[in-house]
Amino acid sequence: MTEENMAADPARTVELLWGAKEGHGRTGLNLTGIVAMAIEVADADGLPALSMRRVAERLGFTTMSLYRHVPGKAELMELMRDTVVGELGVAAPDHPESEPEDGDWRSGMEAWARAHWALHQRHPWLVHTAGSRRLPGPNIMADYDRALRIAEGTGLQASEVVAVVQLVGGFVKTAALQVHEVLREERESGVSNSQWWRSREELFEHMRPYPALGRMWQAGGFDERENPFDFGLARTLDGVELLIRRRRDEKCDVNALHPHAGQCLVCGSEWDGARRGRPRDYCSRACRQRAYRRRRSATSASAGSGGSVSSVGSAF
Amino acid sequence: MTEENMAADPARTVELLWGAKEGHGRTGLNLTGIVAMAIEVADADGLPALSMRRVAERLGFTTMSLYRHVPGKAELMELMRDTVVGELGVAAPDHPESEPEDGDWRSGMEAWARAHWALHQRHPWLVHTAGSRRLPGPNIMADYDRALRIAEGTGLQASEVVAVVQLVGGFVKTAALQVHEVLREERESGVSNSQWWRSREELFEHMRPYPALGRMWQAGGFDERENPFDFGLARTLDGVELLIRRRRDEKCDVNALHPHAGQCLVCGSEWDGARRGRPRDYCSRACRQRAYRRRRSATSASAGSGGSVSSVGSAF
DNA sequence: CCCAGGTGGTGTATGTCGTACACTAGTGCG
DNA sequence: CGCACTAGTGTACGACATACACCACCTGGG
Repeated sequence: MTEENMAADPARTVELLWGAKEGHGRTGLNLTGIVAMAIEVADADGLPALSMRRVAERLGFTTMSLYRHVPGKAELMELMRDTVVGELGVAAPDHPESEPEDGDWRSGMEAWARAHWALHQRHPWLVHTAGSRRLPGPNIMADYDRALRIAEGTGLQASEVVAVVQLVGGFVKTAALQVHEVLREERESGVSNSQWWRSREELFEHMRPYPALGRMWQAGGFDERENPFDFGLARTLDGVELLIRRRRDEKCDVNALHPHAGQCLVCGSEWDGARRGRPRDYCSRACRQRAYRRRRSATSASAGSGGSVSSVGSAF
Repeated sequence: MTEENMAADPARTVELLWGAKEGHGRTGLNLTGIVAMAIEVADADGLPALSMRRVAERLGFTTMSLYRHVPGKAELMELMRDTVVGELGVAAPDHPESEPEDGDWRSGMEAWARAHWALHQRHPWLVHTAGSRRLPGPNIMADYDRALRIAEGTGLQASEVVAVVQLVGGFVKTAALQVHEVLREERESGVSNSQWWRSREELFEHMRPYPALGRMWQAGGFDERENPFDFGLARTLDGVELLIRRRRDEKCDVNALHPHAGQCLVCGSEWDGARRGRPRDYCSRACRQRAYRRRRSATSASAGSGGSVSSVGSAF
């Protein structure tokens, strides 16, 4: 009840994730074999069907034998995560000084998102392994670093780079979730999704008084859908692009467009020029808005502002 | 194994959701009381702690007594979903002819997203009730219809309106998921998140060879984070706005800005004007880009296009 | 040779869970 | 009175993770 899916001993988990994968050729059980079989089971029958019993049976051992090699199910799943992310083939960078990605950030980010999308196709259970304290293994770390390197190309601030990666990673996860719920239920019930919804006449009885729903229905909005992944990814990246452009305009504001002398109360940058009109406190409209938000969140320090979180490597 | 969390009898579920909530004043058990207590338990102790046993105990009845009123746990959770969405207070529209939302779509969409965000704060378990075949009850239906009415204000095509609602709803869900994982683990372990990560020195040993990670770390990208919800919502809505603008420019392009005579290979629209420069195949830059994407995706027709889904009312 | 100690696999037991099934007590109606 | 129906109960089953005691084997040291 207290530590639902949490690994009890993080140090041990780190050791398992980063330790030398001892493939010492024995015939009996070993860690990599257990992880591989667990992935196989989860791929085939879904995460809820993944149990220590099943994995052990498939391997021809008893349930408890697994516990000689892995401390528990939580740790096993961490290992599964890191292993499949390894399929992306992102090796650790050669040396710590390697430069940010070349090429434009957008195509890089799109490629990163699509690679993860494909990974989620192969391993649908990935979407159900969320958690802020998932310990990143070497593969997850390398992949996350790659994402950061790509996002650095936007030229945004560090906190924004992190937020961009989190946003895009989160989007991929959501899209995968939505698609896989459909596929899972089709597989489990044996009935196609459209078929299932068509036979819900008793529901459509109640749908009369909803105007927009009816309009969308008649206009075919539910028949020929946008591909939710392509559509959402395009919008998300567009949103990031707009932020970048706006930042450029902002600097432009400071230097040329709003030439009042002074110092911005938010970002501290200075500017000068002809003094006309009312003296201003902020270098740009964006900074004024930022100050407003800051004031606002300071007074109503509401629940779930999500501040002071410092997890690393959990973009997805 | 076959029907993990699926209601066995959809018709019965619809009846429960849409049926007259008989509050006939009896002293014993009734549906609304069970649902209310289940919500209370889930709010307090999380979804994994929600069991038929616990709900029954809290109500002072035996486990099996619940099954006289609700067919099973899956149906109970559908009822919980619809009940809490009812807190948003979106009544069913008065008559089927009611107009699309007035006001601009953006502030409406933002308000809708923030209302759902607040709802997810109150009921964190909502994020774990996904599924393409969740049967919408009256409250969910009313709320979804409202979202569609707002999104109609964008002037986009019907399929795009649906996709926008799905995108924004999915974003809220992801953001809530990310935040609540942090809060849950803090609550369960009694250790704050930043504290927990700080004591993972054995992990930071391995973090040396990742360049971008180090740069972000030094630049403070992990210390003072963007608020992931505000940041993501702004980017997502920006992305939608850009789509709208692009649609406008498209029409504009055809009629005035690019007056070369010809017919667009993508949208088929015609234009004419002074013939100067190289003859062009597309009416606008947007259409040229669209053609490029189409060519690109046609060659690498990857798995999981996710088409032909026709679920209704599952924006989140 | 014996024997201590480590390693790897096993068997049993505990406490969860959802829910099938058979049961009882109360109620209304002919 | 008998009958059917309803609401609540109790027991039981098979799933689950895993704690704990146990045993078979190997290795090295005396």
